[in-house]
Amino acid sequence: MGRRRVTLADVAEASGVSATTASLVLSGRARELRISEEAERRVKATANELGYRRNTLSVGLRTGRSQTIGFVSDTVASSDLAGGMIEGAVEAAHKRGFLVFVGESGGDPAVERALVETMHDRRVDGIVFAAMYTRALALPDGLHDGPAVLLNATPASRSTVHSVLPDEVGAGRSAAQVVVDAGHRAGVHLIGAGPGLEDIPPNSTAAVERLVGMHEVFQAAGIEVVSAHRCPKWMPEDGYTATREVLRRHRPRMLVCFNDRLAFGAYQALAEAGLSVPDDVSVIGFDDHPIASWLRPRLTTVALPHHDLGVRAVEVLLGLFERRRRGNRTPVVHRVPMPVRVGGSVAPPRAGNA
Amino acid sequence: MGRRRVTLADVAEASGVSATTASLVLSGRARELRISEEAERRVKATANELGYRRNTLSVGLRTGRSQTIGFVSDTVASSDLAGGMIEGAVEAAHKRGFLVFVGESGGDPAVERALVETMHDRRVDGIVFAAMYTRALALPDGLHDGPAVLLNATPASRSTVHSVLPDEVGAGRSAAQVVVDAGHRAGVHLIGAGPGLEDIPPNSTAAVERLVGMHEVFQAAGIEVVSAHRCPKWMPEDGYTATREVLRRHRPRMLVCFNDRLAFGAYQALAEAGLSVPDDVSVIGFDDHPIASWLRPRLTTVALPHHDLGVRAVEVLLGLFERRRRGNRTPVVHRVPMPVRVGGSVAPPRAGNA
DNA sequence: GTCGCCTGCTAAACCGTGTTAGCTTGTCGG
DNA sequence: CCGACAAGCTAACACGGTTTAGCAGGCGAC
Repeated sequence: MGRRRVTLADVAEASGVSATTASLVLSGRARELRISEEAERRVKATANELGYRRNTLSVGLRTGRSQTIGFVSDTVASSDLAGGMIEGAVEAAHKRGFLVFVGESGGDPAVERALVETMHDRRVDGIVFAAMYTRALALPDGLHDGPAVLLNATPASRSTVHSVLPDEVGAGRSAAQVVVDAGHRAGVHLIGAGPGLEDIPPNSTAAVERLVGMHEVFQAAGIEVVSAHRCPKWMPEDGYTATREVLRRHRPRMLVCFNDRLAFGAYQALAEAGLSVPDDVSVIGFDDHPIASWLRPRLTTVALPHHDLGVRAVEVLLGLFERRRRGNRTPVVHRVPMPVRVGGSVAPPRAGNA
Repeated sequence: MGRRRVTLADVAEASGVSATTASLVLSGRARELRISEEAERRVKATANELGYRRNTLSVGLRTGRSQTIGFVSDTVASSDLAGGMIEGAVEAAHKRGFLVFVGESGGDPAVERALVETMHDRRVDGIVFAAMYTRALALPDGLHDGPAVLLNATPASRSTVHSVLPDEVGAGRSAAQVVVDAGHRAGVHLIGAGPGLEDIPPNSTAAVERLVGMHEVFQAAGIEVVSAHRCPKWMPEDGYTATREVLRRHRPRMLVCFNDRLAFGAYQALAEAGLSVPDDVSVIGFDDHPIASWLRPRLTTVALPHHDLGVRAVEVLLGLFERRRRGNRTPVVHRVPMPVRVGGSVAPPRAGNA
């Protein structure tokens, strides 16, 4: 502890060459700039021996590239499900030799701006700007000072920033297809949103898109949704209440819940009513929240691929570094597929009492 | 976009002073080094006007301090509950002008070492080394090259590193006290660990310490635990199985579950058996996992203060920077209290059938 | 008058690397 | 014998700040 770190000059001196030569060798440009194999070998050996490590700060100062990216979110880290996005981003970055600054704004625009600025002060090569749940975001000034990618969000106003989003329409289709494939044609109810595209929680693009996908498939199969319940929040409590509401008036066969927490609430209401999943009522959810695998029976759900989203965002961002200058001015929306996780909560309707 | 950033030299020139003077003013050392108020005012004004921002890289290169800390964990970000630690750390750091590098090792020692090294390459001022669940960790070489704090972990071998841990013994006491205060004296069962201090999942210091605290209070109150079930993993499935086991042989009044997921499993088993919480059986858990507030009735639990743990770790680390040199060689263990979150799952035992 | 001290400021070195321009030496053609 | 050229290397500067040493001028004391 405390001993001065080995510097490039130390390596150069110890191997009897100039700092220039050592630099060229250690940044892999020896061949290209005609350094003898003998010298190259010697430099590498001493560097290794002395335990030399490049000072990334000084490299960054000189080259303008810091091998660092920023990850700014409203409240991803704390959320119980979206942490996977950070993990994916950090992992993908590390794989390419990048380190990630993580910042949380709590949704405060002033903090957002401060984070973006202080990251640029540290010369991050780019920034991933993420939202906990999919929605339209106002982009802070300063985000455009460097490469940036939106994760789980779209720009509120016109912008040239690329974005990475879950394929919610496809998810809606997938969920509906599970319902159709199980043979359900009647007794289908929606918990969380619908029936119209405007009956959604505020700003929830996910709700709209899932509805669009579902309608598409239901219509093709000739299925008419019996009832739909918009819930202002998508928590277990809301799913519980909405399901009780359904049970008061109907005899449902299939509940499509707009997320797994709603489905959890539905399970509770169904259990209270003495109904069995999936024998009496089938249930499907969205997100693949941890809770889905803890329910009995395991909930069938369409997964939000948080890890993949994080990975993808970083890959798009790193791709931007290389494609820079080639005036790529049109914003691209990258959709990450949402896979179905099959549990035991969906069964064919019981014969005779549909 | 694309315009060169404003540099210190620009500010100096525009305000008609030397770079030295500008530097002194902008780093707040003007008074101490006798710069006239007039000059100070002028420099500050032009800096503001030009939108000057310090290049943190170059400051770091010169001073050796980067206003940056590293957060290395096995798998905190992805875990569904411990993300709060990152959030707390990031927040506390930001409040003091620090940014946080987040790295995840997945438990791989090689990755751990690589992360610590690459963070030191970027001249982090210190590192928080965190574990998802409390346990003894082997510290990677290189961690001692700078200030470091262990979070949610203790060093496996002798070390001078400070650590920040939840007060698990106190949590055990608190849980037991809730039981005692509710009036329970009989029919108490443990789900997850015990009865002996060796009947625990591998490496789970949390289990041991919670047991110690509980025993202490139970003994003082003259309570004897009827049965205890060690579960290798603490997942809902395990809680479900263990509770069914209990119900086969006993008529429990109070289930103390070693975490909330076990308690969730217990709820499922109790519901299946037609028993009501808390009228027939009281339940208490640990962690304050999101699931606790979704259960019906809400689970009473002793919270793992993830956010506070993250905050505390960073505060201890930052404190180290100042206390440096004053040979503080003895490792300190900081305990963060675990508060009780009262739900509706604990009630006095029903008269007559104890 | 001169010595020392204080005020207000600056020139220059420095942090550790990347990069440009150019130097030496040897070979070869004419 | 001279010039052109290639191979192999290096001196010096740049990046954007901080820090050390010291300078010019005014002022009071002796």
